[in-house]
Formats: sequence, C-alpha cells, structure tokens
Amino acid sequence: MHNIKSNESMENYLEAILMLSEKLPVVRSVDIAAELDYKKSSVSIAMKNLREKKLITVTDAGYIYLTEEGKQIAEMIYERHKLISQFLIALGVDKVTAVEDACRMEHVISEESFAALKDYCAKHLSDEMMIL
Amino acid sequence: MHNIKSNESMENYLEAILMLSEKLPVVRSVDIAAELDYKKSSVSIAMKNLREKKLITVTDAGYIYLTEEGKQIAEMIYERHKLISQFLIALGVDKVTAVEDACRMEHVISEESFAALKDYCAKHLSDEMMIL
DNA sequence: ACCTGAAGTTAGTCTATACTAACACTGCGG
DNA sequence: CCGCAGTGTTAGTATAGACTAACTTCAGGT
Repeated sequence: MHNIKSNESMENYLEAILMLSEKLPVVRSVDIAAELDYKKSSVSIAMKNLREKKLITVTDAGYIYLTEEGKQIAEMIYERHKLISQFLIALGVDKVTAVEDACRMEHVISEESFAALKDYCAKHLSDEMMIL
Repeated sequence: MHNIKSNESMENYLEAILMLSEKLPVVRSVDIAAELDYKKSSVSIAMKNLREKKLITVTDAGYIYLTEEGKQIAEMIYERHKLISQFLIALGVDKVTAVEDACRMEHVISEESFAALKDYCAKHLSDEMMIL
C-alpha cells in the first residue's frame, strides 16, 4: 500500500509541519525548529531530505508546504497522535504524559493495530472522552 | 525511581536474555544473536556494554546472567510485551502483528500509561482473552 | 596430535540524526 | 546608507547501533 519508507524522524517533521500549518499562516524552517526544539541547521538538512523525497515543497521565500504524499503521511501520524493520546487520557493517564507517549507510539503502531484501536475506541469509549 | 538510562536496544537485549533463560539451560551470546537475528559481533559489543552497566554477568564459560538490576528492567519490558500483545489480540489484531507491535511499543510507553492500560485490561477484558 | 567448527572478540565501516560553528542573504530602523 | 537581526545553508563533529572481515580460543572426533 505504502511504498514510502518513512522513519520516525521524518514522520515527526511532517507531523510538525501539518500542526503548524493549522495555526500559522505559513510554515518556515525556523517555526519547525521552535516546535520540535531542534537547531535550525538540523531542520535545514531534514527539509532538504523531505524535498528530495517529494514530501514537501519550499517556495523561494522559504515557505514550506506538504505535497499530497507528504500530507498523507502527516495526517496518518497526526490522526494516530490524537487518537492514542485521547485513548490514554480516557484510561486516566495524565494529559501531559498521554501526549508524550502518543508522540512515541504513533510511529511504531501498525496500521492494523491502529485500526483496531480506533474501532475499539469508537465502540467502547464515551463520546465526551473521545472527541474525535 | 529509575536512574538507569535504558534505551530500546539495550532493553531488547535484556528482554531476549530473560526469554531465553526461560527456555534454555544457559544463555550464550550466540543464542541471543539467533533470537534477535543479529550478528554475533553486534551481540558481543552489546554484552560488553551491559556488563559495564552491571546489568549482566558473564561467566568464564560465556554464560550470561542478568543481575538484579538487569532482571528488573527485563521483567518490566517483558511484562509490557505480554500485556500489550494480548491487549492488541483482544482488540482483534492478528497475533503476529500484535507481537511485532508490542515489540516496539513496549519500549516507548510510560510507566503511568502502562499501569493505566494494565488496570483497564484487568477490568474490561475477559479472562479468556487476557491470560496474564 | 591435528584439523575442524563453534564461539567470542576486535577493528574498522556505514547510516541516521542530532549538534556547533561559520557563513550568506535580506530587509528594516536609525 | 549601513549594520544588525532574523533566516537559511554548509561543513564538519559526535553518537548509537548495526554490519563485515579477520582473528583467537577451545573442545572433539579421527
């Protein structure tokens, strides 16, 4: 289904770009660095890689946009992030911890397990708890 | 609580040693290499690190044993492995996938989230499904 | 005795991914 | 007009963790 080999680091960058694009008019390298607490040189190199993999485009002004393929990955990860953190919160986990855990688990859970968890949450967790 | 900085790789080795010690009379480097599908040189270096961190002891004959500290980590990870895989299986995930996912998630879930998941499984999943 | 094979070690390589330091461009305020 | 602040890039460094290749050691069968 996906022939894209996407590692955790790359997924994190794509997710950050998606999240930032929801709250900023444009997304620049420096915004990503601030969001992820990385140095701008690290982000610069990562953006070069994402560009080479056709997962983002960068305008002359330095504005970063996800390509369709990049957006697919970013949205997949972001969806996992939201569901996993809400699931953990519903289980009684502290919000901060739940979000931290989701940040790591979102990259390692399989498509199949995520789908199963999503189904389960839809059926068994109350709507107030699971604001999807 | 834990002042041990234990990364995923190290945890995997400790877990493998624990699992192997349950089915083999003694555990050697070569057994670990076979279990994890690594080269023996990689295992050799990893064992040196674990020895330096006082997480294992190695006899002259090359038999590997967990120290108390090593056993604590190994058992913690192994418990997570079993619970997470059983949880996923209970959710309808294929056994092979569930175990693969557990192998990765066990290293990234926090103590708090794991405890919450454990409680939840005890309360909500049937005993047949959750053979703990 | 001796070869052989199993086990372990060591040296050196590779990749990913972060880092620091130094440099280049650009636009704005004084 | 000039310099500084903000942004981006590049070169080089460090680490973790796997790898291959080559070596040592040792025990057993013949």
